[in-house]
Amino acid sequence: MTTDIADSGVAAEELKQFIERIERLEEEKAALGGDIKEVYSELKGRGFDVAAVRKLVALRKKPPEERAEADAILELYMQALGMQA
Amino acid sequence: MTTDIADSGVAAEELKQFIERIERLEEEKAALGGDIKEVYSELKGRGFDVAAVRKLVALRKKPPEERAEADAILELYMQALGMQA
Amino acid sequence: MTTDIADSGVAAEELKQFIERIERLEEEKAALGGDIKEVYSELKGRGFDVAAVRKLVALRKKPPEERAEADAILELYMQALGMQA
Amino acid sequence: MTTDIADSGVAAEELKQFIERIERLEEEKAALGGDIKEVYSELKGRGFDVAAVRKLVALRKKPPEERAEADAILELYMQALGMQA
DNA sequence: CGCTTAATATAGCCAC
DNA sequence: GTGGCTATATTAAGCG
Repeated sequence: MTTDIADSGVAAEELKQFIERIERLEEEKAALGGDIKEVYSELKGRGFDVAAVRKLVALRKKPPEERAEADAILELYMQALGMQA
Repeated sequence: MTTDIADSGVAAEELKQFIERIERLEEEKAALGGDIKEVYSELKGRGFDVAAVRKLVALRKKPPEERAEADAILELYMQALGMQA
Repeated sequence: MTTDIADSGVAAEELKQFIERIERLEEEKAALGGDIKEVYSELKGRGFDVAAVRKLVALRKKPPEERAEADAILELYMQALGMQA
Repeated sequence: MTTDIADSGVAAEELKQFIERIERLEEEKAALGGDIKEVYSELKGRGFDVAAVRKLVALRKKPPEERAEADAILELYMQALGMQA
């Protein structure tokens, strides 16, 4: 493979194609990241709490049962330590 | 704002809209992440070194001049420490 | 400064000192990271839920009032979206 | 285990011990992080390029042979793409 | 399948 | 005070 690169340039072309595909995809991905950031900025401007919304979005990614169970364990541990739940 | 949520549900609707926009954008972003991963998997199957390609892609993100300057300082320091450049 | 490195080696020695200080500190820091990992491993072996303990430790870093307020906002938002709190 | 917590408080005490160990270790770890930051601040004040020194420290973490090999592959790929090495 | 390592999300920090 | 950057913590993937 590596010798192909030095020899004929065939693999070099293949590598170039791969990299261009990656770069195009990453560009689109970064653009979406920018869009998301904009939405947060906008909702912040509308008076919402950004950190809370982030947490909310994260919570919604997990099935409710899992979340409930994790919460239950956490509260149990907090009680064991005498922290207010 | 927060009282609006409790009172009328108007802000609740607005919040819902924001969150749905975010979730849709994140979905698309995750899909692109998957596509990128596939490309790496494919080029790996073709015999390329994934770590090297990742580094290469990262390098290409920075303008060549910057990279050259940063490298120059780094090499200077490396020489000062007696490391092979 | 940079010319000093090339010229006299004085700054080179200074740079070397700085780097050695950093590396020594990072070594100690990494060792503590390993110790922490061991504790988690140990408590896992004793039947505790690692994720929950991590969350608990993180929670304890923040003052209780802050935590309560953040929770209040989050629950408010969840109610606005009709999610079970 | 979890029933022990509710029942007798024995596991609660054990959990408390674990958490205190973790918190003590994290405190020391954070202190070292602060020390490292100070060193960077100091070398910056002495005219060194912080980003370059960070990169240098990172480089030194990897064995020279590995670094050389990785560089070789990277340069091969860069040549294949017609980038200046 | 656990475990180590890399990718991502988050939070703190600094400079502007 | 805000936006970018660094560092950390969490999460997912790949590997043995």
